[in-house]
Amino acid sequence: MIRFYNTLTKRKEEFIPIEDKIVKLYTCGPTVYDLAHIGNFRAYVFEDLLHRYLEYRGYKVIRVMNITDVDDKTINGAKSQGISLREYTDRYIKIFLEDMETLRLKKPDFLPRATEHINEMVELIKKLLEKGYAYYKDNSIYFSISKFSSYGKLSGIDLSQIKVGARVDTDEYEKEDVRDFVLWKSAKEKEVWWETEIGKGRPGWHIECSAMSMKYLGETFDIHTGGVDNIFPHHENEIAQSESATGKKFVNYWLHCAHLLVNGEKMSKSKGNFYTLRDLLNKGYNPVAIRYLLLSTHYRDPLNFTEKSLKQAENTVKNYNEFYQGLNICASRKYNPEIKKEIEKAKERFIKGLDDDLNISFALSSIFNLIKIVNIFFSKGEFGAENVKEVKEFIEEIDSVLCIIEKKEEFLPENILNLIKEREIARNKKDYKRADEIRNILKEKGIFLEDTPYGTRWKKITKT
RNA sequence: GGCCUGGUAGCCAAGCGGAAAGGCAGCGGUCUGCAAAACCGUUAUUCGCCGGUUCAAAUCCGGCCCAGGCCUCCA
Repeated sequence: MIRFYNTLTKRKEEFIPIEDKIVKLYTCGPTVYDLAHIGNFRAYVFEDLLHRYLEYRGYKVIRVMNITDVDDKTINGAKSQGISLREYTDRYIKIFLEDMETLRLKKPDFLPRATEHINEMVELIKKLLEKGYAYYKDNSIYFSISKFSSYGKLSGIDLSQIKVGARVDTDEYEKEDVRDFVLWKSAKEKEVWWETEIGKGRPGWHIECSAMSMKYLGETFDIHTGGVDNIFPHHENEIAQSESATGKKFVNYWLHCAHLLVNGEKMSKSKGNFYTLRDLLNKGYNPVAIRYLLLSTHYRDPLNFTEKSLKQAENTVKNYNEFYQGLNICASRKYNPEIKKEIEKAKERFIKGLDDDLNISFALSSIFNLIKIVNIFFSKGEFGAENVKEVKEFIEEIDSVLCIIEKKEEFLPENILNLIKEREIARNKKDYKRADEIRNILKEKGIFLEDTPYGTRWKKITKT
């Protein structure tokens, strides 16, 4: 039984999808005005874990990730560079997709761009106007939150507590109630706008997610995710406009991931303490270690990112891969049935952990325990050829979720194998000079040899 | 000011009422031609602080301190 902490109900709940074995998942994506930083990627890695784990548990996942390609930041960015909005956002979308691949993030089934769904948004706004939830003011259209009685149910915000006027209202548009939010912004000079049935203008921020999620997933769907900072106002507003338009519940489970801190502080440009993925790659860090680091802390806990912890993650990933790469030697002719039992136990705990609101730490500990047990059996000479295979298969199976192993060619070419044999003979003759020579030759080729009491084991290592 | 998280070894991090998981790093040892790996032992008598409830609390309750988030840009 999978359980998730649902922001809507503020407790862990059993996950039951609307349709058996199918999960409709909407994950808030990037605003493509700049490079995403690792704080953003923390959210995307969390969403990737969710996506992959649901598939591992046998669900067919239909996932949407929106791309916000029209808002103040993208418009200003394009303007300042003197290029079209499309040209500007295309560039950052391309980079984003490359970064996703670098972090081994599974591609969502749909990556809809806001600018390609203006019609859907217009239809939705029309419906809100017809039903009286929205109103015009100076050619812009606003959502009237006083018409939606359960406004605040997601964030738990108490509207009477909002300090009206405490902040400088930077919105240049007039609205009836300062707490209302804009659905459609009237066209301004030198800005992008669309000629539509509801007027000349461009969409507000929240409407795209409602329009696109409902287009691809239906009026009610299973899971919606994002960072905690999206709870209010973004997701609160999505609920208000979607449920007002359809009269149906919008989303069953809301999952939000906590923020990433850098050296214990919030990331900010003024402090200069934020990293993009590319910053870290340029410093020589292994992208898989970045993935592992972002993955290995529970998504609802704040994650304090430091280069020290990234180095630790690199070591963990390296050790883990060396264990996996070394699975090519057996210590016994006999099959050891205990290993199969240990694998089953590890698998059970892996699932138990992740079923419980994606408790990754618990799940990972089961894997590391298994590794230790396998090593013990190996050193006791109780690890047969079939055992090698079953351990390897298990590590590969769970890697559909974790994605941290380096899959390399399983076999070595004939000439390499012959060299290893030659070295064995040399060692038996105590010709250590030749033996070390061969080990060095192979090391140059990225093949690392380890002598064990049961023969020589090889590992394909990534040169650093 | 209101609301919400988190504070567990050198670092990261589970556990959330009944003998302190796991990872990284360090130290000592075993094995080894040398490497490397692995294994064993060791590193928190104690879980931010102070009270309370209980036979029993890191876990529940109250107060306090610290860090972070949200309160219409934000993953």
